[in-house]
Amino acid sequence: MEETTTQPGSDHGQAPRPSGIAKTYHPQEVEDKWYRYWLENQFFTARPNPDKEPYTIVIPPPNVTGVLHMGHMLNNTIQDVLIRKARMEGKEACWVPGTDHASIATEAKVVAMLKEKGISKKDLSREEFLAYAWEWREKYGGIILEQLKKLGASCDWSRTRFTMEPTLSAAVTEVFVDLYRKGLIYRGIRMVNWDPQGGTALSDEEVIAKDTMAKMYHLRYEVVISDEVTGNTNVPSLVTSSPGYLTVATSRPETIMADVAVAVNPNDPRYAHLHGARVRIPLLGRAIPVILDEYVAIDFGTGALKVTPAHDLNDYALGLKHNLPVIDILNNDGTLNERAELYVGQDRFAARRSIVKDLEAAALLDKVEEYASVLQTSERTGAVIEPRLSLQWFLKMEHLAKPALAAVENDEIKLHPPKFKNMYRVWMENVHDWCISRQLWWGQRIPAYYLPDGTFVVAPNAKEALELARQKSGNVELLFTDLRQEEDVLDTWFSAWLWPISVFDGFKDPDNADVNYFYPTNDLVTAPEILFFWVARMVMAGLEYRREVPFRNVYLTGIVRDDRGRKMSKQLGNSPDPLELIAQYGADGVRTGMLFSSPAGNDLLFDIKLIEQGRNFSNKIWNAFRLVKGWEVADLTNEPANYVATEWFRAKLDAALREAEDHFRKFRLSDALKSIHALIWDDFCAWYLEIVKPEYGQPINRLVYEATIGYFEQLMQLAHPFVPFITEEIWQQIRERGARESICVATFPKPSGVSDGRYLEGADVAFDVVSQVRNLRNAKQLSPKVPLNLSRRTTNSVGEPVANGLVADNFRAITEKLANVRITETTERIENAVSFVVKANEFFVVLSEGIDPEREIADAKAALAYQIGFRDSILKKLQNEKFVANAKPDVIERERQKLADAEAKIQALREKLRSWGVEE
RNA sequence: AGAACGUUAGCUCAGUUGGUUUAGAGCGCCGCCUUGACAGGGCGGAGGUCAUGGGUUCGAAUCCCUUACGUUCUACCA
Repeated sequence: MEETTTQPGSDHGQAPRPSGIAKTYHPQEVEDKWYRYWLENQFFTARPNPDKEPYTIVIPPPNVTGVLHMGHMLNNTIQDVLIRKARMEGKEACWVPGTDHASIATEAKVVAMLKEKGISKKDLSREEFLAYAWEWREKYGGIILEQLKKLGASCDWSRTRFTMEPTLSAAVTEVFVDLYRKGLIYRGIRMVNWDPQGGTALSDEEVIAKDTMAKMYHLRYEVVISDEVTGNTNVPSLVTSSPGYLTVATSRPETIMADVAVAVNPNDPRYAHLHGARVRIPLLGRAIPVILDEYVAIDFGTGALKVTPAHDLNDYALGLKHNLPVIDILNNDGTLNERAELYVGQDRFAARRSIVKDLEAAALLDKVEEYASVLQTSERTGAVIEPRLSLQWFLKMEHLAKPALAAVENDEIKLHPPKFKNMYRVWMENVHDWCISRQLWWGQRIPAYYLPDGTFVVAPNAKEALELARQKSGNVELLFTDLRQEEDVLDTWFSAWLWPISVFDGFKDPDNADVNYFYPTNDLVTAPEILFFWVARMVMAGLEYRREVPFRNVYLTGIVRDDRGRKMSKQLGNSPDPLELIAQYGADGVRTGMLFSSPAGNDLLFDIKLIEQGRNFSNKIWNAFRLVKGWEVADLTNEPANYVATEWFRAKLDAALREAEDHFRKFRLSDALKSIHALIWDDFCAWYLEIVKPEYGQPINRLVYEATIGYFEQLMQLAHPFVPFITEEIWQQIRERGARESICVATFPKPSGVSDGRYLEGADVAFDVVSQVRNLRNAKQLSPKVPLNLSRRTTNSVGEPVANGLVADNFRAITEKLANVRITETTERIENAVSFVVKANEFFVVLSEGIDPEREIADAKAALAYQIGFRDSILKKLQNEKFVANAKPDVIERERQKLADAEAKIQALREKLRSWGVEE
């Protein structure tokens, strides 16, 4: 094996004989070698080049903590196909790799790592913690990029970026300051999504709603006679009478200590007597007012709603409206604080269990019922989100969203598949301000500096901040030490949204050659899940900072699921290890397998069978190569079969190239791959090579050999974006190559435009005849090695000549070779022979062992019935005046042709039956 | 709760402005074939009233409506 694969840049010398080439393809021995060769020769590096059209993709930066999963495999295979094709088309193809710093995930990993070492984050200073985090990142941060190389990703690695490296961080700071100065960033107390596990606020997009069965607890609030509490005597005396309790339904009994009112609908007759009354919080005993608000749904729960402004968004609004106080009973980590009075220090869920027990004991729990509810959880930590009032930084979205929506609406940016346009619009029209602050250390620290008086200034650095602070306070004596920088960092997406610009240093140096040349990028390939998180925001940033959209096309991939349709996840353990797959099936095999079943935007049901098919494709190519390389070449006179075969394949290749190009243009990569796969496997290997293949031990005509090598080469170039490794291996062996040549930078094939389409029709007929003969052999148990005589009848029953189905004998020799028959002509039917009909031609094979008349008759009858049904359906159309009047001329012409074919076939079949003595 | 998308062979999917056959592919299944490129292969075959009911049209898998089921997204009913 070793000696039969090439060494990059080496002299390959004589073509090896097939006996010297392994029977099966071993990708492991080939892939690393070529990847190294590509890197050494810098085929993937891109530099601004005024003579070339740029083609740019920025990678969706994988999480720096991540390892490669099947989603990455799909996503990056698609990107690599696009970028390799563009490179071969002579564009300056630039694929920028990198990672993002993933604040929450990374910080969590570092905290966990420290915990194992017995170190608590609380005991570390910010600087100390960050030192550990960087150390961690140095160690593990590059793993995923190394894994991408195994997949064959042709990124320009010299451009690898990281969202937290100095230049990109500076861009984040610069943008923050700019947006602040434009009045688009503000700080305020809002109800935010709080992740108690991560200890930070999240944006709306980082919250995942999960359907769950929850419990609804019906609690008894003791009704208090109003005048007892307030001296108000206007309350109807009714209230003083029993039942004495107001039942309130809640899913969160542990928050009753934060209750400030109970609300009922003023139109609810059940509670008319409670207007103006007060109730006591169970267990706690504190009296709170009953308020009236039409917001309360009469038919939900008990129609009485406890109001807890600190822990529920709606309650907060209700509280504002009714001027109610806010009692926050929770700590950052989700435990209860002193204001709760009860269960202090317990976690919210533990407190829930405790209070339910106590309520039950006090007979204040009416009942518990199950109901379907929605749980808000953290995208990163999975913790149940706590709506929480807190002081955060926000980015106003309205100004940014408007042009970003327009860009997609007017197709300046196209989403593939286009169904995502709707989704995009709905989100953009309903977008809320973006909470951009995170209570973490790993990330870009917000460049706001607090003065001793609590006010703040925003500036790109401490020096400017000090100047501003001095101006603002009028105190020129202020020192650096008087300023305190904001502790919070920015959302990771606040750096990721700048990615297409920042990777080209477009903020540091807005007029640099790279950004001017490579921006806007061309295509973005990513998952629909981050359409809003990331894609929409990149569009905003692009328009705001470059006045140009960041990309033209967004290809949304599907989700990789297992064969049962479940999302792949670590918990389920249903995800194969991508590197293991590559080791087993080769990167080419895995790439092909992934793309076989992945139309844009549709989920991919992963099946190892697909990967096997991918591997088999490589093996097929490999063996076709073994065959061709094993031929001995000689100067022979041309044979008609081979001449026609080469002309036919030229036409076939042209047609396939046009088809593939159409698929590529529409981002139907799976379809493009399938048509290339069929071209290579069926048309090239199964038909073409079988035609031109010389008899065992015989040499091949030099002209045919050259044509075949030429086709092989073109096929490799065509397939290269999908299967880069094996195509390089073969491309290098198929001809002598120079030291720095590579298929990576060879030409992507284009239709020649000089092929003759009539060869395609001829092949259809000839291959049909071949199939019929094979079928016949199969039915009669005749070996393919036994030559047969095949007679073609040239006239019909009245002696008229019929059109030659083999297209003026162009394909006669081919048919003879493939079917192992000798074709003769006859004007008469041949008795006692099996026969079949192709187009208007009846073919006969005389068999020594005789034939089965019943079988012959049955087959002919079935064929006749089909043809008559078919003919009648066409006749119906053609006899319909409205069809003839309304249909396009070419449609009618096609129908006429179909009719003529069917009529001829019917006639031939009828004659066949008649000869067997069967009249219909 | 609303919306979007989907429902075609046992499975996964094509079917691209309605007319390219009475609907295709791959996998799976069945039969036959092993020295000669490849069993990770070759040849052949079976298998579908295009979810449902209606409508538009000369003509519908394709356009419109209904129902059912599924997936996803959005949504503050405790």
